[in-house]
Amino acid sequence: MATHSKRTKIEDIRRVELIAAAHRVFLEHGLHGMTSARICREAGMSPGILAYYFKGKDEVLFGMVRYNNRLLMEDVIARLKAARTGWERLEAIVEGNFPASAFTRPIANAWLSVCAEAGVNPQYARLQRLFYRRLRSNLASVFDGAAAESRLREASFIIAALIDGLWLRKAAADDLGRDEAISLVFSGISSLLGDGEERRLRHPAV
Amino acid sequence: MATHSKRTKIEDIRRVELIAAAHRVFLEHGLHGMTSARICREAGMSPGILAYYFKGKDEVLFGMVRYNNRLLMEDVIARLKAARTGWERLEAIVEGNFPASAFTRPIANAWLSVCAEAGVNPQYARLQRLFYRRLRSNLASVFDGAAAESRLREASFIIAALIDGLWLRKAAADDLGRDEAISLVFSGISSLLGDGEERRLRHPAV
DNA sequence: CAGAATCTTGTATGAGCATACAAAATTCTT
DNA sequence: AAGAATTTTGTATGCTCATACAAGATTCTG
Repeated sequence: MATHSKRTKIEDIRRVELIAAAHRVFLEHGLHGMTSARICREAGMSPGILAYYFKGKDEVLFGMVRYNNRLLMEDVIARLKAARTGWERLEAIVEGNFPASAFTRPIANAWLSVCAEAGVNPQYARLQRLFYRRLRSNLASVFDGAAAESRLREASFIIAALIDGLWLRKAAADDLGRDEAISLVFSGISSLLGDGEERRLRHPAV
Repeated sequence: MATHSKRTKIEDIRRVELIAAAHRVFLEHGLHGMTSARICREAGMSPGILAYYFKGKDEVLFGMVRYNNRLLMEDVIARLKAARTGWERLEAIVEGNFPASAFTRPIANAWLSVCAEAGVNPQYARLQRLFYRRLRSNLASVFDGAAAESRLREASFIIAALIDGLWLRKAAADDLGRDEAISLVFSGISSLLGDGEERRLRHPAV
């Protein structure tokens, strides 16, 4: 029908606006403080609007998490494409996990609240697992050319856990900055890899 | 007055029973699922009893967190006393952070839910910070004799973050066991410390 | 044992929230 | 512009939960 394209357009606009608003509320107040009313207020709309464009709050929520993950991943993927050496790919992954000006206590807390919810809600757990699998396989693919097979799983496990732990620490104590966190991760990587392995990564052969 | 000793006794008993029940509920359902009604049911009492023995739910909650931390710390402290070499002290700290048969997905989730809450509630944040300071200073005191001054802060930072990250991973993916986690931490420690440093730790001179 | 003190129960109240929905406002169609 | 389709609003409903409290049960005291 003729009206179809128009209707779809408005609907898509509103959905995106609401999800973006939800994202802002989420980053500021965490999952728990992300109420329907607040989302609508943040979007400058009336409280009832959510029910019109979404089946329920969960739909907004999952949309928001996907939105968030997409934002994070875009950066990593772009940098991975541009990388010429294994080391550069490593930098892309590690720094992508500490997005500039997003390594903040409120954001760390927000992320943490999702992890906590994932323990209860299987839907969240699924999203979370997807995200982790990607990080891990990215790391593994970089180490692949450089490290001994036996260390591969171990090293990417440790680095992935280290990254998470630093975020957690950011949330709990807020006593380290982004650059410091990144340099700690590289410090860990350098220790885990032998000198030869690290040298191989710096070689421009992907 | 004459009745004082008796009243105090019952009151103490009930408070402990309720806090222990709260702890059990907490480990099973996380912070969010720890409702007043569930705590009382778990303790085999009526729903109204909480208000009689506690000023509010928060009091039960903080009592429960303290109870939990005490349980964890007792084990670590006992093992630290018995340790003869620096390496043994390290083992006490690391293994104390993965209590036997407590490295479980529900428990990891429960712990995570406290971390998330600490981001919102300053009271929790205080308890959390206390706990972290202790872990960190324990680690630092072990490394103290063995590692170069410049690496000391860095290494204890990394190991503390690694431990947290492994718990987080347990909550998110549940794809590693207690022994595996511990061996990953030691693997990280070995990499971070030079051979000489590690050898010094194994020497029985505390 | 009677009466008082203490303990325990079950329920009532009210706050905060997601969701449903009727009615108002806007936009589209002809 | 009139009427239809849609979008938006504000509010009502019902749920879960913490907390308050009246009334009942138990234990203590003399």
